[in-house]
Formats: sequence, structure tokens, C-alpha cells
Amino acid sequence: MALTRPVYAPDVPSEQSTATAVPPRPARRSRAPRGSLNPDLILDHALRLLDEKGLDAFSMRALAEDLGVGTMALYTYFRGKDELFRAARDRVLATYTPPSTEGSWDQRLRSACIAVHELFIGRPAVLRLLAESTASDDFLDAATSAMDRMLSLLLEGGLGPEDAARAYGTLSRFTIGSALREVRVCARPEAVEIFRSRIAALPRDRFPALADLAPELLLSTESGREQYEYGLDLILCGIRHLASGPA
Amino acid sequence: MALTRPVYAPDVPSEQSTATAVPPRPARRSRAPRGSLNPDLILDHALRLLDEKGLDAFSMRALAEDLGVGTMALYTYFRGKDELFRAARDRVLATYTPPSTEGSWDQRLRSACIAVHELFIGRPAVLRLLAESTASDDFLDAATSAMDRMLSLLLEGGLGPEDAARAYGTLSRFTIGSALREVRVCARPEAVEIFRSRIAALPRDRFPALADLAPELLLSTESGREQYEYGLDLILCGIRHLASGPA
DNA sequence: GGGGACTAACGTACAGCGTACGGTAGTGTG
DNA sequence: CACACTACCGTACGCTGTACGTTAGTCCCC
Repeated sequence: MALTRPVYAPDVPSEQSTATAVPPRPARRSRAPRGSLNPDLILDHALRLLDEKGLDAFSMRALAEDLGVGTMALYTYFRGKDELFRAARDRVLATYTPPSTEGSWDQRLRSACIAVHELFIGRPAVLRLLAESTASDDFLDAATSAMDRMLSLLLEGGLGPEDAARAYGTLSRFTIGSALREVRVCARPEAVEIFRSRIAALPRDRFPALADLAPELLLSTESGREQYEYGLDLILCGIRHLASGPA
Repeated sequence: MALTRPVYAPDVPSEQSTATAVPPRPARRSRAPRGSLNPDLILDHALRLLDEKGLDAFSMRALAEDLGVGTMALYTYFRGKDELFRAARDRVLATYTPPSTEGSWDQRLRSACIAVHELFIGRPAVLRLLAESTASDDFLDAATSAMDRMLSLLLEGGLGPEDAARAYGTLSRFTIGSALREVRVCARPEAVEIFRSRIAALPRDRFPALADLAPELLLSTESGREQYEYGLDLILCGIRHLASGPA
């Protein structure tokens, strides 16, 4: 039984087995010093892990190891994984800075939306957090800045309060939907390839429009940003109509 | 030690402890008969579980128990959880039947979109499957019917092939984004309540538009279908512009 | 200085997950 | 009647999140 113990003994190995200055426990550290952890540091590493390895590869154990710390140390600062995720999400959202473009209200609205979209697709894992959101509140906490900006631009454009609120909702839903699609499909060459082969295999008689538009559909799959701006302009066109026509 | 064993012994309990016709193992069945499983039956139960308990509560073990079957029996018909999820997703998407509305091309397009949206919000768990989609292909497999219908309506409206493809992309992204929001927020009273309190707590000086529009924002949170149709009409307005103006 | 309180960091353990692997039993065919 | 086949299943492995209790570094007060 005892010989099932691995070579690297976990506790108090033979002291000074060699005279070299090699630290005695190369793979197993004993205990992290007292001040070695704080919420910001944890979030830094968590976001790095999320960005590099993706949401699926993330785990509390992996994060702790990345920090050089025992797993349960994390629970001193966050009640659990959900709370940590919410904090990470909010921190990313808080990095939004509205682009200070000049121009008409609708041009500035356009820029603001694109900035949000860019923020999302730059952080695929965080976007997924946002979309799944087991914690069910809106992501209002830190997105207030973007939200307020877009709303005030809509008011500036002359929309009534109700229209402004609804138009904001439309923009926000489209932006999230777009970013999700971008992350799931456009950014993955393999997915585009699968799409291509599926579309080529469709029976032309049952799906004539699909078959006819195959090349255009593939094109539109290939650049998410362009697709987003196209749809954004469609929506903005509708919004301008609201603004020009009286209530 | 032995007395930690629960009362209901797991294996071959004393035969005929009572003379009643009660089957000898009420909780543990021995083995399901040969023909008791097939892909359709599995998917039926899986979808019922997903609809009733939600995606988070779903597990292969729970599904097997629901079927009265050993867990590993499922792996005879599906390579794993992912494959099962894809099949469930595709089956739900295949239930889409375009509403045979009369009217102009844009009215019919509107109805077709709304039907997709309704399909999604009727199946929240499946919608989440669709949005997360670890398996990274597009959900083209079974959504072809809706896709072809929408594309042909766009062509009928006079859009060029490229515009039709892009407009379809816009509608599809907005529809998914809307349904996701609906499922995450609108359909949950608690989420709306949290939203309400957050918005009330905002500093009016930093977020004036948000504070002013609080009532309208809350209103627009409360009916997802209405919000969806509002945004849909904005997009359709833009699409009609494309259709009327020449390329 | 010394002892006690506080708490950051941690080790262990548990329930539950997906599923690889091998076993078993019921069926169809020679 | 025997054999091959395979639908169903039991066990086990490695993984997850985290409840609970322990340890050890720090600070304060006597």
C-alpha cells in the first residue's frame, strides 16, 4: 500500500538532500504567503485564463493553480464560481469607453454600438458568460455607461421616451445576437467550412432560394463585423424614420 | 459499519417477505427488456426533461433514470451528450412550420420571423443549446425550412442576392438575441425586479438618460414579444428601403 | 515579550458529472 | 442446439464545485 505513494512526497521531504541552492519543493509549494491574494489579482488571472483557454476549460482548480494557490483560497474572496464570473463580466463591461466621435446623433450612435460589438467579440468567453448568465439579473451593473450613452443619443435624435427605450432594446438584442453568432461561427474557419458543405448538399428543388443564394450566404458568413454594420444600418434606418416622423 | 446500510437493501432482498403481489424490487428494476429504447423515445424524454427542469438540471443519469434504464444504455444510440443535444435541437427546429399567411411579402416575412421567435421562447432550454452550441456548426441542418422561406420572401421583395443574404443574417441575429433576452430576463419576474431596483439606485447626475427613461425601460422589459415585434418592424423598415431604392 | 483572537490560505472529502471499458443476457441465425 | 451479435448495464476513472474543519501568519492588548 505505502509504495503507491508517488516519488515526490507531499510533506516535509528529506531536508537538504543535495547541497545545491535548489528550492526544496520544486513542484509542490507549501503555502502561499498571507497577502498573496486579492480580488483584483484573482480576476486578472481569471480573465486571462478565460481569454486564452476559453470558458469550457475554466475551472476553479485551474485558476487556483494558475495563481499558485490552493483551490479553496479563492473562496475567501468570492462566494463561488458564479459570483466570480459575475465580477469578471462586470469588470470587462466596465472597460467600455464610448468613442468620442464627432458627427450627427445617428453617426455617434452607430459608433457607440460598434464599440460595444467590438468589446464583445474581443472577449468570446465573457460574451458567453453574458449570454448564459445563470445569475439572472440583467448585465446592467457595469453596462450603464454604454446604455446611458445610447439612450441619450436616441433622445437627442428626437425620439420619445418610449421609442427610445424600445429602440435601445432592439439595438442591444441585435448586438448580442450578432456577437454570439460571430463567436460561434464567423470566427471559426471549420464552422464556415461545415456550413459550406451543408449548403452545397441541399436539394435544390426543396430549397431553391437557399441554393441560389449559396455564394452570398457564404460571403456574409465570412466577416462578422461587416455583417453587424449592415444590420445596424438597417435598424438605424428604421430609427431615423421614427425620429423624422412625428409621434 | 454494516448498519450504515440503508433499509432498502440494494441486491436481492429477502424473497417474498410478504405474500402480497408487490413486485419484489420497487425502486431498483433489474434490466430493461430488449426493445425498450430507441432514438426517438430517448429524444422525447430528453426534451421533456429539458422543458420541465431546464438545461442545468439535465444529465445523462437523470435522463436514463427518467427512461427507467441504465445510464450507459443511452450511449448505444448517441455517441455522447453533445450528439444527443444536437439531435434534440434539430428535432425542435424541424417542428417549424411557416405560417401560411396571406399578404404582401413583407407581411409574410414578418409572420415567418415571429413564428421562429415564438418557437424559440417556447423552448428556453433548446434555445440555450442553440446559443451555446459547443458543436460549432451552424444550426442549418433543420432550420433550412425557415431559412429558405425567409430568403425567398426577401428575393420576392426585390432585394438583390447579396442584400437578401445579409438581411436574412440581420433578422436571424436579432431573433436569436431577442429570444435569449426574453428567456434570461423578461420571462423571470425576479430578474425584472432586480432590474427595477438597480435602475432606481442609479445616480441621476451620472446617468441622466437612464434615470429619465426608467419607467419606459421597465415597460419594455415586461413584454418580450412586443419588444421583438417593435425591433422587427424597425429592421423591416430598413429592408423595405433597400427594396424600394435601386442598388 | 507573550498569549490570545482573528482570519487568510489550505487539505480533505463528498456528491455529482460524462463516459471508457468490459460484462451479461436475450435474440436471431447457422 | 450452439454460436455470434448486440442492447443493456455495472463499475470505475478523472473531473467538477464547494462544505467543512484545520493550520499558520499577523496583530493587538496585557
